[in-house]
Amino acid sequence: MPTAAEVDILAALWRLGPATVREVHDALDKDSGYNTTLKQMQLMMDKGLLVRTERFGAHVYESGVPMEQMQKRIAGDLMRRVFGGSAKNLVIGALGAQSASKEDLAEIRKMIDALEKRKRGSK
Amino acid sequence: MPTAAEVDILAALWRLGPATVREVHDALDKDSGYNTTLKQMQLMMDKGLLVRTERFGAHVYESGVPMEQMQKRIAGDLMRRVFGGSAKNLVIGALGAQSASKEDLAEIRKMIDALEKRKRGSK
DNA sequence: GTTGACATACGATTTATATCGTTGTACCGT
DNA sequence: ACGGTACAACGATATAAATCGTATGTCAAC
Repeated sequence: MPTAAEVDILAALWRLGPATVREVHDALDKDSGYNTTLKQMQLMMDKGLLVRTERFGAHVYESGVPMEQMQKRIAGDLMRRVFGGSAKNLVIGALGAQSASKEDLAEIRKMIDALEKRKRGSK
Repeated sequence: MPTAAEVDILAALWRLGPATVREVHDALDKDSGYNTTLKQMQLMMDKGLLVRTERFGAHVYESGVPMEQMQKRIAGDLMRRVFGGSAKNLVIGALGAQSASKEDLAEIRKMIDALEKRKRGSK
């Protein structure tokens, strides 16, 4: 499981798309230095969390893991460990922490409809 | 923000209610020793994460922070850092990681209904 | 060709966490 | 009283993460 700092870098790359260390470092609003970000990204490459390509002599990184898959892994881990394995509790926590937009609520509802329909069909 | 090991201990105490170190340690299925759990819980007490009372000469610990509040904090932090601040994405991740029970889905839907109604009313 | 700006690479240090060994102490049964 | 068991407390170590300093390389401008 990636550390907090690693997740922050991954999230930045998901937002930015392929980016240089400098771009990632600027996107992060941490008070640590450029070298720290560089080193972290190099280590993450060794772990396979990032992939690197050359472009005009500069290094361009991007996430080595699909965003959806990683998000699912993180959410699942959290749900299991903190919320007693209950999706309901996690959703309560998420919606309680910050109220979602009307559009988000509608989308969540749509997803639940789909899941319920699938459940009924399979039963 | 508590570490992963600390969250595991908090979650155990939320499940068990007030409990001794031994009970917590047994509830956790880690391969580390009793002393490790003890030490962690002592440190957590110093941080205010746990509170301790005496009972028959033994120490009884319980969570020093309300479960709902901590869960909300953790979910909110995750939502902001990993899911671009979007509750929708977090819910997608949670429901995608492990399909919820029919009852959970119904409860989540009910919660969304309430939130939407509140939103419409305040608009 | 020397300087300056910017990037990578590497090593070392700092800091935090997790882990365990040892010791002290109370309780219980014999 | 004695030995055993269980727990608490403390110190030390081990492991991992984050941070930085310094060296090296490249390229362009002067």
